[in-house]
Amino acid sequence: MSVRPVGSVGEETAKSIKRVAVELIAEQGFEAMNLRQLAGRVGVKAASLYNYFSGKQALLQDLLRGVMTELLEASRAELAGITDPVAQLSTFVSVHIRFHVDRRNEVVIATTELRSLDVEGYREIVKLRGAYEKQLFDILERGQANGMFEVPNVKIAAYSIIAALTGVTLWYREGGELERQEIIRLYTDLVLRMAGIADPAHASVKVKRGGTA
Amino acid sequence: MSVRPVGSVGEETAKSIKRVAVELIAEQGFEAMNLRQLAGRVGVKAASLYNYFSGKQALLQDLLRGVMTELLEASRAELAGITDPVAQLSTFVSVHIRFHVDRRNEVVIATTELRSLDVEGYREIVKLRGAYEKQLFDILERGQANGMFEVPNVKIAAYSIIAALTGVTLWYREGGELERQEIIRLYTDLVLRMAGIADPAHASVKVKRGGTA
Amino acid sequence: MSVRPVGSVGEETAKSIKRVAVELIAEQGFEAMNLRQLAGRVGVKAASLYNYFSGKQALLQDLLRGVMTELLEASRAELAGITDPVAQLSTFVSVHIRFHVDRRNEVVIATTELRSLDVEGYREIVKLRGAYEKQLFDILERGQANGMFEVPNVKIAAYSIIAALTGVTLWYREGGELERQEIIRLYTDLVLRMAGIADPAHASVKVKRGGTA
Amino acid sequence: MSVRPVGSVGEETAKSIKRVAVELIAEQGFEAMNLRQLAGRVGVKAASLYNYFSGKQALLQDLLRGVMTELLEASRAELAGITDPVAQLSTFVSVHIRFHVDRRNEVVIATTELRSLDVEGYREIVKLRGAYEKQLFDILERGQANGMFEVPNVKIAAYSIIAALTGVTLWYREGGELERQEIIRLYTDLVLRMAGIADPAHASVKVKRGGTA
DNA sequence: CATGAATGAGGCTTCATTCAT
DNA sequence: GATGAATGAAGCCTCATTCAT
Repeated sequence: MSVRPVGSVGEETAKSIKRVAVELIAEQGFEAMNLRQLAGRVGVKAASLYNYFSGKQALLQDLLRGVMTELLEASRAELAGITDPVAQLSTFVSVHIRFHVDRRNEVVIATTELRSLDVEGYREIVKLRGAYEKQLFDILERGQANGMFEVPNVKIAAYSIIAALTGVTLWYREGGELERQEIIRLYTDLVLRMAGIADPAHASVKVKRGGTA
Repeated sequence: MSVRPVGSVGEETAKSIKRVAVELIAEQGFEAMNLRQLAGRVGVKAASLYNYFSGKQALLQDLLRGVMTELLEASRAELAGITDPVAQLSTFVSVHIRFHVDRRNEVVIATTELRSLDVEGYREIVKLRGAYEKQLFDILERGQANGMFEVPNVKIAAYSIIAALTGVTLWYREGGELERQEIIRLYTDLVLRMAGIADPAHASVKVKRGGTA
Repeated sequence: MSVRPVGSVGEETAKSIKRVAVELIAEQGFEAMNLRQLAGRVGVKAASLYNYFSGKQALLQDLLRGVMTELLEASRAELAGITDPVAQLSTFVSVHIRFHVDRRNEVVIATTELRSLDVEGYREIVKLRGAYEKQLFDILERGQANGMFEVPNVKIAAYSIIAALTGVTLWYREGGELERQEIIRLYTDLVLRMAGIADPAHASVKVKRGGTA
Repeated sequence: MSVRPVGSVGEETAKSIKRVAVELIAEQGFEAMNLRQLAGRVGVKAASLYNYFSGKQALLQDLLRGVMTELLEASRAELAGITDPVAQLSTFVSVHIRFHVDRRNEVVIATTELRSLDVEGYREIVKLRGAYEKQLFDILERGQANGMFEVPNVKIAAYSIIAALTGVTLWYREGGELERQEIIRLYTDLVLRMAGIADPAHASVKVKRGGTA
């Protein structure tokens, strides 16, 4: 009966809080961010924040759960149905880079601020991250098993690949020299080398190496 | 061994403070560490810390300057006199891994806690880091220039290599399965691939690529 | 019983609020009770409470005025027409115990939470309490004057009697070993002793002093 | 070596804090008291309080533990060696009144503010109170057993006696009409009646029952 | 050198209350 | 009548830092 506007004020404020919080945490770190600041940038007083979360800790956990869940889902969605390890690996690179470029801040705090979570929260997020990373482990293992990759040590390779890819957050700035497609191509190239593609020619068939990803 | 009475007590305490501070910062982050805790673990009261540093900020800056300076010097010392790009790259990997394994905590806080420095301190440490990283840039560029490497984008390659190598801090624990030498070999293998060694045979001389994991 | 549609919803809510408020205040104290909690147990949102009272303070004052007024009226009603001091005292005991057993929570907060009232409210409630207590003072004085009681110090006796009787709230729980009638009998016995009934035989007619516990 | 004054500043402050806290809590209640106020009256800033207790809760618990322990010890000390139930009861009254007159505020908050303790603290204090009260229970039971008292229901009698005696805190003010000795005499008289002394003559030896008020 | 004591600054959080819908 | 949203006021507590001893 009441004529509350669709996407009511609360919704807007809630989104605004999350957006601003991510910015601030990425800039200064979770501990250094304070709620007055957050409230100020949202255009609200600090007390009002508590209409949207139950505490500073909970806010962080909400944010991290959000990003990690979406990252996990995005990667699963894109990998679904692909069977060729090389194609899988390329796809993984593509998703990872796109996500880390598009949502840099969120993804950065998801690794940087893990330590600010309480034990319970930590476990939850690490579990999600583990599930995400496991996909790469599995890809590498399968590729290694059927001889398409040459990966002396899967663990090291997987960690290194993820670290290398995530490194994109360190230098990428919107409107920089390289376009996203080009960036993906370059990282894919790098990662395929790391996987030790036995027959580069073979890989190029699948990923049109050097072409569009 | 020797019985140096002069200044020894203070010296011990000073070292102890640095050591414990590194531990605590690595565990909890700089902002989360508090001086009472630090003092407590050192076996001293908080007020006494000020006999050893001028403030929390200064302590952090001292620590970071220390690590970064030593890292830079160690790498310069080892690279001195080497001219072959492949050998240089291998050496870089070797130094980097050794340093990051031996002094994990220090090196971790040097990247994690940069944001807690004041502007001046930030500039100083970033400059040192820049000098360290430039060595890798130069190696890659030289190798690319004389055709020994194939690196489509030096910046991306350099960042990726450093990120991949630094990843060792994420999983390495003393007494783990792999010995340091083996770890270095695996990472070297990975990095040479990333550099797109044109002639694997050449590289294999150095790293026995593809050995058992 | 009857189906009164008019205003019934609001009436129900109003009563519910008072009932729940008494519970919560008795459990935790007035300062510790908060309106969200109260609203929650009533099944309403905090803002809605203000349709039923003008503020937290006013609620407390309403509650206390209510109990004290009823206690005063109940005692006056029962004492009306009785002239014998011993009978008056027995009646006072009986009313006091019944009221304190039946409405324990209300009566408890009426003494505990006096200090949370503002000056004006405090005066009002203390005045009611004074009127209630004066009845006992008068009974004791009259009994002492005509030689039926032996009360060296009326003030002390009165305070002690009220304190002793009110103590029933400390241990009485519905469904305990003792029935209400038995409890009243025991307390009456005690109080008559405190009043130093000169002729126990007289009293024993009324209260069967010394019966089995 | 250091020449810190005996009964150093800290000692003074600590005592001052406890004294003032008891006053404030007695006046306004624990929840209503705030630490700024406390600090202000002590002549110190609020932050300094934390050099003396670990939190508001802990302060309360310290205070209550203090009073209850001392009350228990005082009563045990005075009762030690007395075997006659009448003498025991008189002694109990005497100790209780003296303690409740001399340390009114402390003893008042020990019953009023129990509810502000956390579960653990509550248990501790209630235990102490139980031990104190048990002494009276035992006295009454012994007196009843050997026929010196006539107490139909020990629990009710004990609760009533303690309530009546504690009532002294409601009206006693230093420098009032009655002297402490006289007050004790009156309350002793009252309590002996409550215990139904079978042989008043016996009791009168001790307390001159029925003397002038 | 060490430390007991104090403190200014500031952070998180709670809560009664208001008001437009 | 009910409630989502906001807020001013205030409370507890932490912490780096200072200083006299």
